[in-house]
This record gives sequence, structure tokens and C-alpha cells, in this order.
Amino acid sequence: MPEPSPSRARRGRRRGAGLTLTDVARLAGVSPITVSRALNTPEQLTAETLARVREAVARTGYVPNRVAGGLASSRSRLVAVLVPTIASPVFLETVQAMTEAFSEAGYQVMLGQSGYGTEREEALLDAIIGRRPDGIIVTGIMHSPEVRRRLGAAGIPVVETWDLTPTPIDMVVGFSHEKVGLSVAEYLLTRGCRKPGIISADDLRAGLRREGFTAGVARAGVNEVPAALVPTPTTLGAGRRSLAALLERHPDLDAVFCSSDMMALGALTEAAVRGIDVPGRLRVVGFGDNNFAADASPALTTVRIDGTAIGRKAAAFVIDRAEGRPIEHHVVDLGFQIVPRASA
Amino acid sequence: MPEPSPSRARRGRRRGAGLTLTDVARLAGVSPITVSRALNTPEQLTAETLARVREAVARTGYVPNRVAGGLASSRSRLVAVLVPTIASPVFLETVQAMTEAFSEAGYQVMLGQSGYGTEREEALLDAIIGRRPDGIIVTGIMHSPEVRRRLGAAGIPVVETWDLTPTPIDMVVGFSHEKVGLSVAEYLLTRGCRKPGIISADDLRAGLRREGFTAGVARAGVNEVPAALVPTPTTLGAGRRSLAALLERHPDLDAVFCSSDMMALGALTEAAVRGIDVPGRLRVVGFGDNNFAADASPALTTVRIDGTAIGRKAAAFVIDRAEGRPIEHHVVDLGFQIVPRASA
DNA sequence: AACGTCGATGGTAGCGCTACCATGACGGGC
DNA sequence: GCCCGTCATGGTAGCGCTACCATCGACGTT
Repeated sequence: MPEPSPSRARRGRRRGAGLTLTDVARLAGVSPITVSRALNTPEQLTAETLARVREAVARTGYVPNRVAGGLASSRSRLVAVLVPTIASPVFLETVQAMTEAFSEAGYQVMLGQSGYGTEREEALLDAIIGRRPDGIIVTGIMHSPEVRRRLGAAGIPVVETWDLTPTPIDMVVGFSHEKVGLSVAEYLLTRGCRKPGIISADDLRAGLRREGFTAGVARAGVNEVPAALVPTPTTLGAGRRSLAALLERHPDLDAVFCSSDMMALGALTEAAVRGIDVPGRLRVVGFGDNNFAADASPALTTVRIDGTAIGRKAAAFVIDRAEGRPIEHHVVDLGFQIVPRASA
Repeated sequence: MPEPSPSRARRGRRRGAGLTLTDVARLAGVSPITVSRALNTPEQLTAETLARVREAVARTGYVPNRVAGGLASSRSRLVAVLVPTIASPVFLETVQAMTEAFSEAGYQVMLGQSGYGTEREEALLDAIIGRRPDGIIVTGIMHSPEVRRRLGAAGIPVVETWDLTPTPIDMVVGFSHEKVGLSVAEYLLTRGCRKPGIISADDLRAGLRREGFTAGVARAGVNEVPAALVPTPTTLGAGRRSLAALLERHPDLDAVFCSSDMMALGALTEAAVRGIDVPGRLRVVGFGDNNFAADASPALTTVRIDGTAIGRKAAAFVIDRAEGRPIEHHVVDLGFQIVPRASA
């Protein structure tokens, strides 16, 4: 060993705040490890030592380097949240709730947009796994076997959300899309609808709701369900145009189940423009209970999903795992609720 | 030194995939540093060596640990994006564009929700800075001197967005909210409005637009502008109720400038319910050009902001900085555009 | 033939933190 | 009075990677 300390000066590396735990320790007159404890397990120190360290931290404006901490402890305190796209308002509430819950617990959220294709998902996955997050939360259940394998192999807690499966990779918190479809079918049939149609996004989960809906109305002998499929993301315009198209082919349509509130609002708009009475001649049901649903005219009947609860539960799962607490039930069904309003 | 290698077995640390660069190197019959180069600067290796390493990587399913890499290189390839709340659709487009741009360049986005208060912002900031991101992108310009100081001291590139200031902390890309207000005022005055009102969120930037609007109509001698202030986040319902309240006090109102498209849609809804002709008796202007604006009935006149361009430019700023490229202009004005449609 | 140049690869020493074990001081039980 | 447990603190050795410099041939030049 040629010389003990001038390494810092010699090396041309980019210096961050340039302040390390050792600097703070020197200033406080304690060892580095004591500073580490002051930050992580303050209850282990005497009040006096703690105060000394705290003062040194305040004086210097030291902010601990969590990258180094993460490497040393194998706990990055980073959680990856994967959504198809952030632009769709559906998951927003969930992402918000998760971000808050994690933030409070000292974790940071890494956002990943997987798109709606599995290949992009796989590429993203390596970028994510490379960061060694303490957990990964994905939207929807993962189907690609390759993705499932990689996720399993990485040994990182995984929470699948917004859907349900008896065989999650690890944990799942959501609700049954099929049951949503069934319930809405029942709701409309009870109100006398005999010619219901559907306006649906072409993604997997919307498809499940569609299937449930179709199965539900079939029980009452309605075997043909006119459907309009629109590419994600769903928009008000798509809702308008889809309703127009459906009415063209089926003028006797007496209900539509839309796979998003925004499309339902479009259906409402189109109906208003055409002078079609809602719910008198046409009933409209949305999905999501977005914050505009209750104030639409007529107020929108829709399916309420507690996105906040999903986000919080998913976050709790990850945090429990990270802290080493055992998980009781790996599958959590948070259900849904049909909110009856004026439109249906 | 008691023994050289059994550290791994001895230590009870949580093992990730448990696979390191050294393992891959051994398998490929090269040194660890060569594996590092194969991953980061493949052009430095002969095709043959590269192939050998690649094969070993593929065989093992090795995913490099970027936490360790980040510590060693002082480049985390993490970028923090701070928004008041993800639940507001305004910044969504921007966040999406940034996430994509960063993802392509090998960076990951950390999401932070600052709320609309500065204290929460400060707490969040330490959590963020501790992760030593290669850049921080904030929504709006930062005003708290303490926040500005900390951000400056951290030596991390900072991009302020969705607003403009001649004195950014570092870089800024946005547009002038005051000019938006002025332009909308001019637009409405040209069309004969003499009794314009405003429905506005109570946040800083909406306030700037409000001031610009008020100043603009004042030039034409209109000195009183009825205003309804609503707390963020803005909703369709708030728009409806605000218009109702304004009309109560000012039945002769002939225009409203809403601080979000969603509130404008609410104003449109309320007007329709009351049988008020838009734009005949009342003109309505929104802000944001959300994807429903063009398909509303009547189609919504609004202010278009290119959120994608803002996101991309902000990302480019951070990446340029991280790669050490010089920045020419630190202030970028991306402007805005009034989109004339049927509602005004 | 001697020399410098360049391109491919390797060795060494950390990045800033935490896990693990060691140490020393103190107090209580016998 | 001795031993042991407990508590506060410290020392050492990495976590897995990359920066930096060294090395070693293979060339081209004069």
C-alpha cells in the first residue's frame, strides 16, 4: 500500500455532493459505522451520540448515498412499477396510491412503460432487473412464459395487479374482469334490455370483461352481442364513432357497455347529438368510475374499481416481503361495484 | 487475511440472481474487465472475444448489476421526474414521452409526487438526491430558495418544465403561461366578447394564465373579470358548478376561459343542461387540448401544449448533460397554440 | 533492425456504504 | 470478587462493478 488516503484527489471521478459518511463521522468525532447507525437504526445509539451526529449532518447538509447503501445491503429500496402506458387514466389512481405508500416507507418508484406488447416488456425487464429492485409490480397478469421465468429467476417479489389468477408468479391483487362483465349483463337484463351491445378496447382485460358480458346475456337467451373494438388508448371520440357504427347496423340497440368511462362519455355525447334519450331508449354503462362519471349528463352508471386500494395493497405486499414478513394470502380479490346512476 | 474466498458462503447476505460478472468471465475464459467492456463498449473488443462473452452471458442469463455499476462509475442512469401529482392528466403526455426517451437511452425514470406544497417537495428531494440520479426533472419552476439551494448544491442537472423563467436553476423548457392568458383574451375579444369570466385552478401556473387573461381584457377596457377558483385537481363537476355559480352572479357572461379541458367540458355540460347556446350565447375555451377536446359537442376550442415535445426536450437535456455534451441554450420556449373549434 | 504507435486485454484499487464480529464498559447474580 | 450478559461503539472486509494504468503483441516507419 503506497499511501493511505490521497485516492480521492488522484482519481478524476465525478464527485457528487463530495460528502461521505466518513466526512460526517470525522466531524462528529465518531466512527463511520456510528453515523450509519444514526441514520438507519437511531434507537441503537445514546441520545448524546445521536445528537452529535445529527448536528454534523445538519451542518454539512450530508445526504447519504443510497446507491452505495443498496450495494452493501442488497436492498435498493427501489420498486419497479410497470404499466402498459401511463397515458391511460385507468391505472393512474393505482400508481398514485403506490407512489405515496412507497414514499412514506422510504422506497422510491421506478416507472416502466411496457407498451401492450410482450417483447417490449422483456426488454424493459432486463433494464429493471439490472437495478435490483426490492419488488416489481406489474399491471395485469403476466402470460409470456419467458417473462414469467425471468421474473421468477430474479428472485424479486412480484405483484401482479388489476387482474386475478389462481396461479400468480408470486402475489396478485385485483378483481375478476369476467365477473364484471357478468354483473353488468345481469344489471342490464334486469332493467329490461334485450339488445345490448358492447364498445370495447382490444386489450386482454377488456376482452375478459367482454367475454363475461357475452356469457351473461347468453343466459337470458341473447346470443348475439354487437361489438365495436377500438385500439387502446380509448378516447371520447372512439366512443362516439363506435356508437354511431353500432347504431347504423343495429338501430334497435337498447344498451351499450363501454370498456372505459371516457368511451361511455363519448357514447353519451353521440346519443345527445342524435337526440336519443338516455336511459329511455339507450342505456349506457362505463367502466372505471373516473372522476367525471358522476357529473356527466346524464350521470354515468359505471363500474367502480378501487384503484387506490389495489395500489396500497400491492405496495404493502412488496414492503412486507422486503422487510421479511411472511405473506398469508398471495391472492387478493378486491372486487368491484356497479354504481347505478342516471344513464342506465 | 484469514482465508481468501469463502466470504460468499460465510456471509448471510441476500443473494440476488447470485451471478456476477466474474462468474461470466470465468465461464468465457476472459478477465472480468473484458466482460464489462463487452457490455458497455463492445466496439473495443475483437469479434471473437465478444462472441465468447455474449455466449456466456446468454448461457447464464446474467443481468449486470447496475447498482454496483452506478456506484463505481458515479453514473446511476436513473433520472428523477417530479410532478405535483400523477393523477392530473396534464403532465401525463410529458411523463410518457420522457419515460420513452429515457428508456431508449438506457435510463430509468424514478417517479416522485411532490404534492402542491413545498415542504413535501423538500422531503422528497432528499430521498431523490440520495439515489444520486443523473438528472432531475421538475414540473414548474422551483421557487422555494431552500429547494433551489439544495438542488444546486447536489450538482445534479436540473430541468424545470411547463413554465418559463429567465433564471432557471439550470435548464428550463416550457412556455409562458401569462402569454397564454393574453392570447386567449385577445382571441375572445376579437370575437366580440365583452363580459368574459374565468374558471381556474388555484395553482401557481393557472394563476399566471389568469393574470395574463385579466391583463389582456383590461387593454380593451374590460376591468372586471368574474372568476371562480377551484382546488386542484380540476374535475368536470367543478367546471359545471363553477359555471353555474358564475352565471348566477353574472347572467350576462358571454365567455369563460377554463384552466383545464376537463373543466371546460364541465362548462359545456352545464351550458347544455341549461339550454345555453355555445358558442352563440357563451363561448368556452379550455386548456390542454386533451384527447377528448376535439370530439366534445360542440368541439372544444382550447390551448394546445405540446407535452410530448416538452418531455423529449427535457430528456434530451438530461442525457446531453450526462454524456458530457455542452448545452447551448438553457432556456427553451416551446410555445403554445390556440386551437379554434366550435365552442369559441 | 530498432523504435514508436496502436489496439486488445488484464491487474489493481477503489466507489460509499453495511454485515459481521470484536471490544470494552457497565451492572447484576451468585 | 468473579463471571457473564447486555449495551454502545468500533474495525474489517467486502457488495459487484468500473476508472486508470500497465502490458503485450503486431505493425509501420525510417
